[in-house]
Amino acid sequence: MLKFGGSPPECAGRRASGGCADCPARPFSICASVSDEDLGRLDAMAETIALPAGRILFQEGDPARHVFNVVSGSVRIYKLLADGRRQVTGFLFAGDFIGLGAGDSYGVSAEAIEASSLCRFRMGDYRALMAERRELESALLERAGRELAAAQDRMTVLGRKRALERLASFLVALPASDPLRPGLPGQVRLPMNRTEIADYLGLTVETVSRSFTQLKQRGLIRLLAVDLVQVEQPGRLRALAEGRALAPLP
Amino acid sequence: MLKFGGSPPECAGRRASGGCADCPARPFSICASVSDEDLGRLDAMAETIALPAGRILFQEGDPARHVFNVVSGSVRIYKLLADGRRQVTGFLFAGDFIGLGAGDSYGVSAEAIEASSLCRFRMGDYRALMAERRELESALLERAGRELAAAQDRMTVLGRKRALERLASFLVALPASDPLRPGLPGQVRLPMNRTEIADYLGLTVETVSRSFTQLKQRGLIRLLAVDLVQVEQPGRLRALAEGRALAPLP
DNA sequence: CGTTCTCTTGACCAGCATCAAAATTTGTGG
DNA sequence: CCACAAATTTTGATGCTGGTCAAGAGAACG
Repeated sequence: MLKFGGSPPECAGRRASGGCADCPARPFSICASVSDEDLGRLDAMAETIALPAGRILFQEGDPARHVFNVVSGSVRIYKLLADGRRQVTGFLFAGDFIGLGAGDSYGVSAEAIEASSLCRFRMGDYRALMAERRELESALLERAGRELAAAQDRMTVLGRKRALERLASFLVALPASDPLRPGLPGQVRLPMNRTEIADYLGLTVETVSRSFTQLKQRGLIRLLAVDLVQVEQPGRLRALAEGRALAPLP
Repeated sequence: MLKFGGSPPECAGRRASGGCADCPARPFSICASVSDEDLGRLDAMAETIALPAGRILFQEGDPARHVFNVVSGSVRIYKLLADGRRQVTGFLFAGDFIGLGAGDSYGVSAEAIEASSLCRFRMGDYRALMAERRELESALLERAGRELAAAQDRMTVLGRKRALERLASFLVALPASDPLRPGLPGQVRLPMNRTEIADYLGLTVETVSRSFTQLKQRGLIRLLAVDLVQVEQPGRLRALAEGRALAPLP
């Protein structure tokens, strides 16, 4: 499952480049709320870390010592049951914040999907900064609100939609979450593999694969590569995602 | 489904009793963060409304003109698919805040389960108050974090647990969410009916009913009434909820 | 006390999981 | 660049969990 065990050393430290001022993810992150002149404050605390694909960032139950911002790449967060069943609760991309729900310990595990870089803050610094810069707290609250709304959509997908509708929902929603790499219009990049999609949608790999095949047969999508989808009929795909369609093949 | 259509007039207006100072839900709500001397500020904006069972508070897509605090009773929030499939995304009790994820319009519908009273703030007042009393914003952010963590648990329930485990999870988690009415230890009060539980757990009424029967047959619970559960074996119930058990009947 | 709603139980069925294997892609070393 | 090995994806056959349809048992209400 892990592409690279747990071995390669973590490449962490101060940024070589200009820091927060020219962070590509800033416009999409909570840091966008910090004015240019206050950016030094952030820079002083931020620490950039680079993760290879498959690297575990932290695990459910670990003491929550840091919060993170995704700068580039993609991260998945998930929960495990005792017997290994896994629920991926989110895919995170550039600009996303990690650590919102955490109290003393993390409530989920986090792992890099592909080579990624993140910005890390010590929990104490983070709290102090929040107490000082209230625009940050507002930005975080707004983000939390959006995530809560998204979580309710996810519950509806997991609780009430059929396999085909789940995959359609996923393909419709995914592009909006990866602001740095929108790709060509109508194309959806899939950095995660089928197993991860399955664990995100509450299905098995086989069912996800069969659902991809069905979407192709219905002419709604085309697979340009195993990790690149061309959406052929956005309207019909969206209808499927919203539960407004489910007729047999013509 | 609706116990009382939409007819009886909404009983809204200033509180007859003392206001925020002696609000029974305050210790459990974000208002707990407001100091006693600042309470007048809250009082000036708050409007108490009483809802009969089944009354719809707002519907998904309605312009978000208010936020609410539940004072007593219970409320469900839910989303509907085009063909009527319903996902109940939360049951709310005294102290719970409604309106966190809302932007311009509500992302879910909200409806009273039983006769309930709520505290209502105009969206503008709410924003103004938040800008002024930052401890409120912090309290809200903390609450949002807890809700986000709960949402991830819900996703795991909906995506990866079997019917019996879902019901066990529900019975284990429910008491903690209703602070004003903890009931006797080991007892769980169920203000909502089987259909609502089903729509909360992503199941059908029949499956929920069969799962109750199974929990009884296994000796994990006893039904004192249709809406009152006696937990007989908390440990085994919790094990089931966490996916650490699923053996056939002895 | 009958009417109506809710809950429970039973019989049957379908969607998705499971088990198994083939096809395709990715990675590695010559 | 090619050949081989390993991993991922797809496809197929079969079975089980939970959904659907139907009817009976309890509660709630007038």
